[in-house]
Amino acid sequence: MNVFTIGQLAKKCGIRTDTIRYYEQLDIIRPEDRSNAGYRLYGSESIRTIKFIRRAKDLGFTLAEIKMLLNLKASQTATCRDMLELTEAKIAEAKENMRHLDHMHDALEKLSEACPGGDMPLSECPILDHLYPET
Amino acid sequence: MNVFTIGQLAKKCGIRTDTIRYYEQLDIIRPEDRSNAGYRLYGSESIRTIKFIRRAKDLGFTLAEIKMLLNLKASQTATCRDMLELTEAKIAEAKENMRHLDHMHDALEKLSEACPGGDMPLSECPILDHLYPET
DNA sequence: CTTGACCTTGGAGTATGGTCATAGGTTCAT
DNA sequence: ATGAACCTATGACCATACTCCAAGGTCAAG
Repeated sequence: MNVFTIGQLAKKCGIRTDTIRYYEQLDIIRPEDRSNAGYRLYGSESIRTIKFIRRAKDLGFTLAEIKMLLNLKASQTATCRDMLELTEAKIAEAKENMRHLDHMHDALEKLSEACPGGDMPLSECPILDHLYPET
Repeated sequence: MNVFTIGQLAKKCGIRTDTIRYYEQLDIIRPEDRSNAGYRLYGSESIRTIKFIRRAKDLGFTLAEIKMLLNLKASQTATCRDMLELTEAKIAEAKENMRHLDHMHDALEKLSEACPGGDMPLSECPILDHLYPET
């Protein structure tokens, strides 16, 4: 069994057929062949490609970036440096996002520590007062 | 000068008129009055509301949540506890997002450390091999 | 030979937070 | 009184990553 329809590929990979067709639309993956009736036909290489897409997505790569990664992989001239550069760019992006989240988190923690909670009316709530100061 | 048009309010707050109308569409803010010609008219309370929206957004609240915060504020019966609960939920959300980002970051760092970079062909790249393993 | 489960294409809808376009009315300075 | 700069409403469009729908063709089992 080394040739599957889109439904079988989807099941093997734990995604939906719609998603595979969507990836095809973005030119990220192509069926390896078509049946006489026009059905998309895939082999084990397609499973690997889908799994690659999922792993890369888990690492934070967008589908546009994943398309670039697959183009790199297909290229004869690409080097480790290219791959490393994209990886480092993604690391920088993750760091930046973490900094941002960390600022938000700190600010929220400070507000929550300042707030006594309980049945005090909102008019005396330090959180609200910080966000919506009097005067 | 205590009554402004939408353009003046937008300028004072550093956002676009379209954005204010969009907030109005979401029922987050309403003009305080209308001129004879139908122009939206705002006062200083609207400036405070817009600034509140911006601050809350910076803390990671969505517009839907901001709408709830403003409803809380307008309510006679809301207490500090309500505000604190929403704040703590947002803190939990930020923590969760940070955990997620941190996993991604760690995985990317490990990959980038394993990769020598340079002119090695991609076929030997440990990053690619991890994402798209042979066999 | 029919039924149900699959497949095809194309296009529309989802969520989020805006942004832009159209066609027209208003206000203000010169 | 006329042109620039503003305002109105409505609806379409942007990115991202799907998800769903309609109308129809295909395939295997009973």
